[in-house]
Amino acid sequence: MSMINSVRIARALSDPIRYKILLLLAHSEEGCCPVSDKDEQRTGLCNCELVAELGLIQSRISYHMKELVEVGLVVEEPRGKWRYYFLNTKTLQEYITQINKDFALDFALMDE
Amino acid sequence: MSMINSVRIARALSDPIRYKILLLLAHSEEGCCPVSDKDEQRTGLCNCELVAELGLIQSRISYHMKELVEVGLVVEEPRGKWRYYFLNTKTLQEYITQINKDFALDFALMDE
DNA sequence: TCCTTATATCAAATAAATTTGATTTGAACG
DNA sequence: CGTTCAAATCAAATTTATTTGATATAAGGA
Repeated sequence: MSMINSVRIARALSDPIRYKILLLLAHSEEGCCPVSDKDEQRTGLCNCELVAELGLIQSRISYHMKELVEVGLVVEEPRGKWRYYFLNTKTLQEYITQINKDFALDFALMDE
Repeated sequence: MSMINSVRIARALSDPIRYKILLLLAHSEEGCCPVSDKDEQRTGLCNCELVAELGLIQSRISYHMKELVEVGLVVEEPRGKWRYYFLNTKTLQEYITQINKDFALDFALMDE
């Protein structure tokens, strides 16, 4: 990940609503809509839950989800009528790794 | 560091000019202006070097430096006529630690 | 003190991001 | 097909951030 990418991720993280959405995705338990087997390990939410949880109008959430998807922090998966969103921790890891390198911090990724 | 702080740091990092300033501070060698002994270990730059390096007008750099100082990413130290800026890696470390916790990543700070 | 130089601050202009409400698209299902 | 519901898109309004040039402040040295 380049500096350009780090700046883009930082921008995505710099809005409190988006940060909160990511937190919700990260800490979601089983959601309202059925999740298929292969996704058991991922943490995700149906859009309808985000609308309920955040109490914002639909188009506003849609705007922020698009921002998050565009920078790769969130992966979306249409399931019939609904749309599921998953946190993409890989992008966050790359972001942290880049900052770590850029500023000579001393973080290391455990295991892997 | 709370979510609110993480968002503020992310905002500060989300501008390419500010990110570049932080990179310059992180990788500065001995600068144009004398650095006192007690600061040998810190990496810093005189403002005049930033102006030269970035090729931007003074008030613009001043604006961005203020943003960086306000969120604690940069510490400033007036030395006579000049002003020195130092990267505050502690704030970056706290930021990364917070993201690490918030999103259950697996980074750890080596030593310390 | 007066002059020079470094930096901050200010107001105005511009640009970018966000919010809103309305409309469209697209899938499921009768 | 036509209806329903989820979500995207759009244009307009609003808010926030950035940039600029001008001026003010503040320190150092003649």
